[in-house]
Amino acid sequence: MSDESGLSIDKLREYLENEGIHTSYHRLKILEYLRNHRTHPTVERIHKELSREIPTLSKTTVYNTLKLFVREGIVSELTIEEKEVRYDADTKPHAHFKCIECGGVYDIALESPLFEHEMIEGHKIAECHIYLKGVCNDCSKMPKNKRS
Amino acid sequence: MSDESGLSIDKLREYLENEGIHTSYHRLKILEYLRNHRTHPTVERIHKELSREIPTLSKTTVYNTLKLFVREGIVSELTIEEKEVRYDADTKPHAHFKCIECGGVYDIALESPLFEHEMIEGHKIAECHIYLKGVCNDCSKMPKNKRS
DNA sequence: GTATCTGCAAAACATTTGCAATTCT
DNA sequence: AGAATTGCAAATGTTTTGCAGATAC
Repeated sequence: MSDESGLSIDKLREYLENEGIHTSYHRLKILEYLRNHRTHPTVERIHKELSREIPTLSKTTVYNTLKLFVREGIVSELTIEEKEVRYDADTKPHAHFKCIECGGVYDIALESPLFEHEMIEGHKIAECHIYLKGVCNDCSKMPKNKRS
Repeated sequence: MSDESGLSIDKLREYLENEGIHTSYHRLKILEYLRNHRTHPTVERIHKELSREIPTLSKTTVYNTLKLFVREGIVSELTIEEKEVRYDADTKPHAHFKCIECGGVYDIALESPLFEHEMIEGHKIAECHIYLKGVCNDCSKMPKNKRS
């Protein structure tokens, strides 16, 4: 849940430029946030958190930037949620688990032949999303008081 | 894509009553539509199609009814789409494929150990959704003209 | 100085809610 | 009558869009 585990801003800038994406302070901070907070945050959360550091950041910019990142393939969208889209800076194939108690979304490391398939029943596969739902480890233990 | 392949209205009524769900003409028609059109329709589509036969049907009732069916476990929600929720009367485990050309959503019969798992990394699994995206058989063949 | 990036305000949708009217038994 | 169902209209919440102002190279 803490900070400072990802690449430096300079490394991120280099990375974006290699991907052919113009850099800007806002874009770098949004990418940095995604890299450092692997909780699959919503636009709302990203905006709220970054606003404390960048008070002028608008939600529109968060939307624009995430859309750009998705288009460029460096971020992926999760639709495990019915209402809001969540974002994930990890584009390597893995599954996601959503806890129906606390609402958290966790990565699940998973070796599945599904991720390898290129063709199923005559359809060309480009993406594979695996969404699991249930009660997470933490919520199973404590009788659903704390947390949220 | 055609009609008349499902159960009769009387069978559906019996089915709903067995599930402990009060029946009504609207509810029966909505369930019938879902059973006969396995295209994972949105609320919009269900409402539009049924309105031709039942001009007084309101979208609110479609929402209410689908929500009821989901709560009672006889219909499941697909969030493969970013924008709209889709509904599926088939609650047996299977995967879904969405064509990024024509937008159609197809069932994929799939034997996956994922559907059997009850526990992964300490989390209790209640539901498993597998969403694939790519270009469907039909769209691969014809150079993306017709269809929609 | 021209491209791009940003952000406000308004618009566009999907979905939910409150409540009154209707229907069913 | 009494309980459940229905549907309108308004509210909500997320995402998109148009456009003007700011910023960067």
